[in-house]
Amino acid sequence: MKLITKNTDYAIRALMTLASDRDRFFSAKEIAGIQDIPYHYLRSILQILTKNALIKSREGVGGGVKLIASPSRIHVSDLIIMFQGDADPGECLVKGRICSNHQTCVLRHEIKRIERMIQNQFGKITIQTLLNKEKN
Amino acid sequence: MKLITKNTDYAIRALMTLASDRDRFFSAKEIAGIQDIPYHYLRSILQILTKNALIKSREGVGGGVKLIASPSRIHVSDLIIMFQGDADPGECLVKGRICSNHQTCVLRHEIKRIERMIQNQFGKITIQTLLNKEKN
DNA sequence: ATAACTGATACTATATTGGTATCATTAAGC
DNA sequence: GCTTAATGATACCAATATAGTATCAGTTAT
Ligand code: FES
Ligand code: FES
Repeated sequence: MKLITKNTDYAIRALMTLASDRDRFFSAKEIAGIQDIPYHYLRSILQILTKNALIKSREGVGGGVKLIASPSRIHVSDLIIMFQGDADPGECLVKGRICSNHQTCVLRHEIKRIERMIQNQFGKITIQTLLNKEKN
Repeated sequence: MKLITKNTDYAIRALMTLASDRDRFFSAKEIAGIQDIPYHYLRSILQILTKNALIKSREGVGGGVKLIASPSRIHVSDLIIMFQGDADPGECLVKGRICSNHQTCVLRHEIKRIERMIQNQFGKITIQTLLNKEKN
């Protein structure tokens, strides 16, 4: 049961690095080195974080990315949605098309309930709380 | 966030069909028809359920499979483990190998906690409870 | 001018999941 | 006994999702 994919994981770790010094720019190369993340892959992830305004970038020499959102306002649940998409829309299909009892299906109901519970749990975890726990 | 894969889903539904008449044998063909599951795929699923002693099979004309476990003792969590494997052992890797802070990693800790919570939730759902809810 | 960066985008590789096919074996019923 | 309807075992293929790579254009500090 893969709750978090690599890109989400990498995003979290990159953000934690950025949160360690909120005022300066880190280059993708630097973050990749610190966190041991494949450079090109990380770059694509940072671009998504930039588009979502969690970080801002500066091009050219001495450039890189810098945190702009508050670490306590970046919830892991947001990152999951950002990188893994909101809980699959179709879900519980029969041979590609939606099955007849789609609306009433009890199993589906239970799954949806548990999914909400999971999102709720991940919503309580922020970059800040992760950093706090790390220090102990 | 795919909590349940198709094979688990199909297994659940096949078991619900079998639970509707515990005394007789249903052929794979019959179940496939009722639940609209691809025949050959269902067959491979039924073989796994047989090996795990949730159902028993009879070969030859008039054969098929029949429920032997009690519907109230078949937990969805068991089926998830059976078809999707116990929560990935490696998890949270860095470039294939296990990262240095694997033991202490706080994110990993949180994920493990949530995974346990999910298994606990699915542990409360049985074939019987699904059947009960269906009747309402 | 050069070097160190990001933006945009396309591409490839790998893994997982979902599904198909085949042949051997078993058992019922005529 | 022969036929037919079933499962056992197993190998294979297809589709999808995830992970990772590569390239080139544009930007900026020195
Ligand atoms: S069987 Fe289709 S929604 Fe559950
Ligand atoms: S970063 Fe490797 S276990 Fe979390």
